[in-house]
Amino acid sequence: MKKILLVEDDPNLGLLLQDYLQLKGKFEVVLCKDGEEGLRAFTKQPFDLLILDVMMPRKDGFTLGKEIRKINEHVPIIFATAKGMIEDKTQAFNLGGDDYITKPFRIEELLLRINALLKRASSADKSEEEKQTHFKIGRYDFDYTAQMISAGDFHQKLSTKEAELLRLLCLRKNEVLTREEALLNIWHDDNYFNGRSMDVFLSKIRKYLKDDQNVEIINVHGRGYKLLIN
Amino acid sequence: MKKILLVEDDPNLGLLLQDYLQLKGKFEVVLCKDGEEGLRAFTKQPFDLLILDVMMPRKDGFTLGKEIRKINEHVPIIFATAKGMIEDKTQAFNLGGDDYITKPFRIEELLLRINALLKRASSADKSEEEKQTHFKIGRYDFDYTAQMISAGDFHQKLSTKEAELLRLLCLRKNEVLTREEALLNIWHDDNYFNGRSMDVFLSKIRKYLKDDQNVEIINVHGRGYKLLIN
DNA sequence: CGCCCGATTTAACAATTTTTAACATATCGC
DNA sequence: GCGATATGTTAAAAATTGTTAAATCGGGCG
Repeated sequence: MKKILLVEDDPNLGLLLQDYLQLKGKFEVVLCKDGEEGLRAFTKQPFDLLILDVMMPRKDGFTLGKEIRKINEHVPIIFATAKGMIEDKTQAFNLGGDDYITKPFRIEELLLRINALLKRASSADKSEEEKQTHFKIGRYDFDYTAQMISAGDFHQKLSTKEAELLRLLCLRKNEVLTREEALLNIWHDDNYFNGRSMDVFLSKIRKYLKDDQNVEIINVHGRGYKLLIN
Repeated sequence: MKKILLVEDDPNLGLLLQDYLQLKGKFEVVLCKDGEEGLRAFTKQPFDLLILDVMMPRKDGFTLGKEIRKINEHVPIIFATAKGMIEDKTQAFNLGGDDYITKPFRIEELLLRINALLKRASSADKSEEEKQTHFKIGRYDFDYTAQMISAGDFHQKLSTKEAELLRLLCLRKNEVLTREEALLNIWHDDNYFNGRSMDVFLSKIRKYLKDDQNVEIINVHGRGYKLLIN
C-alpha cells in the first residue's frame, strides 16, 4: 500500500482529502498542518508521494519542497497552488518530474495525477526483465501486451489471466515459477480456490502450446511449474 | 498546422481576414458566410479554433456558438462583436474560456488573441501529459478538442463522452486504462450504471476504429482496457 | 407549450472470462 | 500398496463485458 504525505493547513480540506484518498485511492495518508511538521514527518518515515499546499503559514510548500529535494531527489511531489502562482515558481520543480494542481480542483483530478505520478515513478525503477513484453516460445511468438500467441498465420488470443500467467512462466523459463509467486502476482492472494483456478489456466495454456513438441510446462510437485523450451 | 473556422458575412472583411491569417498566422482558414453554413462545416471537419461574427443574417454568432457548444465543449471560440453588445451576452460564454473582440479591431489584435487562446487551450493548468490534444491512432488522426476522428477525407464527429474516453485510452495507449480511472475522470462517479454506460461508449468507439486492423481496444478482465496500436 | 433531435442512460440479451465444482490422475512418505 | 495431498481436466456456475435497442433527457424551434 502506497504511503502519501499530505501537507495542508486548512483542516477542512486536509481531512476531506485524507479520507477520500484513503477510501478511494487505497493509500495510507499522513496529514500535516504546516511545512515544519511536514518536514519532520518526512524525515521520520518513507513516503511514496508528497502533496504540498503552497500557501501555508510557517513554511510554504515551495520552500518545503526544496528542502525535501535536498534529502530525496526522486520522490514525486504534487504542489497545490492557487491560480496565477504557477508560471515562475514551478519552473524550478517541473524539471524533477513533479506536478502541480491549481486550486480549486476536483478531487478525482488529484487522484488521477497521483496515479500518473506513481506509475511513472514505479515504471522507472522496474527492472529491465519486467518490462519485457515479447517472448519467443519454441515456434510461437507471445505478445503479452496484445495478449496473443502467434506462429506463422496462426493466432490465438489469450485472456488476461492466461497472458499474465504465461508471462510469468516466460520470465522464469527453464526455472521454477512457484505457485505462491504466481498467485500473489496475478491473484494478489494465495488461497485454495485461486490455486485451483490457476490449475485451470495452466491446462488451457498447455492446450495452446501443444503443437510444439519442444515446448512443455512441467509441474514441480509441491513447488510450482517450469516452462521448458527445447 | 492549426485549422480555423471563420464565419463572417461581410465578404470583404472575410476574405481579408482569411488571407491575413493564412499568411501571417500560418493557419488553415475555412471561411463561411453565415451561421448555417458555419454549423455544417463544423460538423464535417475538425477545427482548432472558431471565429464567429456575431451580427449575421440567418443565424447570428451567439446562436451558432451555443449550438456548437452543445456538440463540443472544448473548442475555443472568439466572438467578433460590435461595441456595446458585449456585457450581457458574452457572460454565458466567458465561463467556457472563450474570448471576444469588438469591431472594428486591428487585425494584429485578433492574431494575438488567437495565439493566446490556442496556447491556453493546450497548456492551461494541466500537467504535461494531459495537454495533448492530437493523437495518431493507426491510420486515424484524433483531434480531442475538435472531437473528431479523421483519416484522409474521412471525418467522424465524436460526442463529448466519446472523445473523452478515447483521449484517456490514447494517454494510456498500450497500457491498461482502469475502469475506475475512466469513470472518475469522465463521469466523476464510479457506479454500476456509469460502468454500463461506458461499455456502450466503448462499443461505439470500436466501431469508429474498426477499419484499421492495427488498432484494437482490448479488455483486461476486471481491470479495464488497453488501446493497442500495431 | 409540444415536438424533434442528438446525446446519454437504461435495459435486455449475447458472448467471454473467471471461478467453482466434480472427478480423474499423479506424487509423496510411509 | 496405502492414504493424504497435489495436480490435470472438463464442465457448470458466476461475474464481467459486448452489443443493440429502447427510454430518457435537455436544448432549440415552431
